[in-house]
Amino acid sequence: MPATYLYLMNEKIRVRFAPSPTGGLHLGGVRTALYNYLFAKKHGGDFIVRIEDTDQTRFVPGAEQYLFDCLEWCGIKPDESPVHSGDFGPYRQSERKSTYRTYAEQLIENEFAYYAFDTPEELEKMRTQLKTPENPSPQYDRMVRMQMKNSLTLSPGEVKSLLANGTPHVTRIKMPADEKISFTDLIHGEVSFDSGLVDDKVLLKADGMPTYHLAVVVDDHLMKITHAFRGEEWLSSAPVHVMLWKYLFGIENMPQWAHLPLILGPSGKLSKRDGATYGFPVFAMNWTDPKTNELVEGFKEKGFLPEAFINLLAVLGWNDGSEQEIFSMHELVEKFSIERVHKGGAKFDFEKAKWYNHEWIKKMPASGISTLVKKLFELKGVSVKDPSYFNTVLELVKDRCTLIPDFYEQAIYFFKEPLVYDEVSIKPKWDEAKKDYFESLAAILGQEDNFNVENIELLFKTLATEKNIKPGELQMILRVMLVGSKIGPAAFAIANTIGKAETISRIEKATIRFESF
RNA sequence: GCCGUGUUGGUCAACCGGUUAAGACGCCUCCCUUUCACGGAGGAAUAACGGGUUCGAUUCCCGUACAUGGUACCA
Repeated sequence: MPATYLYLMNEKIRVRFAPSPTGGLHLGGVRTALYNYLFAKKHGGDFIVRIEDTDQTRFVPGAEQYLFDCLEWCGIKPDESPVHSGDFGPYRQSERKSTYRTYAEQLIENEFAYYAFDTPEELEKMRTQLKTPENPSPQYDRMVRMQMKNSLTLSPGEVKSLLANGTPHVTRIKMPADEKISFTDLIHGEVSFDSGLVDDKVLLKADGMPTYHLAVVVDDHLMKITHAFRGEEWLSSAPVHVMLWKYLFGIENMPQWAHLPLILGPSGKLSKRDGATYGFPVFAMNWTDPKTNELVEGFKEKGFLPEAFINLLAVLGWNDGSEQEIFSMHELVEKFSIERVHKGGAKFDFEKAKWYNHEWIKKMPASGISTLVKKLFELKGVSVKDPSYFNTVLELVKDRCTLIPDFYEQAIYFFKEPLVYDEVSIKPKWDEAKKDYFESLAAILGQEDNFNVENIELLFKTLATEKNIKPGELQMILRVMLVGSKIGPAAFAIANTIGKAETISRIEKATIRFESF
């Protein structure tokens, strides 16, 4: 595919992420934001967040703030937005209401649009009357517009008086009868439509607010957007936008479009509310619906690292052509290219998502995750006092944690002595000889002034040889004594980490307990 | 129904006319470890179907099927 955007390189790249604040931010939305951001940063351009809140009936309190929280967590920083000042504001469409009307009027003057006075009931009537098995959803298009109540069918005088009386009305685009509308999509290549098959979309609603169609075009123009990336669900309405550009600002000034493939769930499309049923999150962060109070879990709260989250999202539908899978945000900015984005939708695989998180946890230095894990521990009532001890522990158990909450099970024994022991593993191995061994071991360790991994191991094995017991059998028992179960890093490393006194105490307590098994 | 878009293993995917069709996740086997992991070595598993074009198609074109989006005064 031709790199058609290259000729625009002398102009500053400006992209926008234009969400509508109606609820949680799901995977696809974050990825759209991410691709916009990566593209902008790669080309030294600006990343703008514009709030598309033109539907007042769908206003959800808190949704906008939530959106910015998600972007921040992901490390996607807007250059301009309602909360990041810029020269092209306001960045909320509801606050730009008056500007859209001007353009709608201009379209009407040039006969590219018309007023329509049909009431919702009349529209409904038209749809039911024209509905047939072959045409289950009739459109308000060139075939029917001449039978409706609008400025095309009404006399100028009637229109004037309806308008003067304040009759509720909308403005509709007048799609041409027979025109091939095509454009080059950065991902799909040339895409074309027959104008006669596109309906007369509403541009300005009765409440004076623009619809998405008018608003994107006007705002993209006013905000000097050079590249417009959005989900593929918008592809079908692209011809409307193309026509609007042609009528209003000139087709040659239209941004380069890229329609991103959809992210699918296990059984088809990924819908917002199915988070619970899939068994994995669909939102970036926890979202509580203010009306129902229903909480939908997010990736953040599930225990994902933002680095992993954006990594896995970036490569869901894109790759750099190499075999690299782990990318930092910095690398993504460097390597991202919109042409390498897939055309086809991708099914989201939670197993693979977890793998990315696991990789990132392993890769991350303890200091990079300590804050998160500390929070987890404190939530569970375990206070973390010594940061350096904590980091040592994290380094020791990192490899076995896939999600942040895993750290609790994997590291709790470094902070609390075990309360329950793996009885099934101990019972068959425990006898008088072992009891004697561990009693001696506790005594010997108590006399060791140089308590370190090597010495513990040496004393442990020397004593085993003296007592003529295979060290292997003893190691498992020691582990259970220290941990409670058969998990964790090398037993000697655990002993060394928790320290001499604690190690001896745990051996002594366990010896007593094991006697009762 | 109509319109748009898409279709390489179970999933993510490389390839962009000539390959034994990479790699990753997951799964299985083995090694390491008398724990759980990490790690290492193997294995099973793929071009939706039918026509063209071509010396040669997974790659290009056309159908069909399937999937997905749209068909709102929602975005």
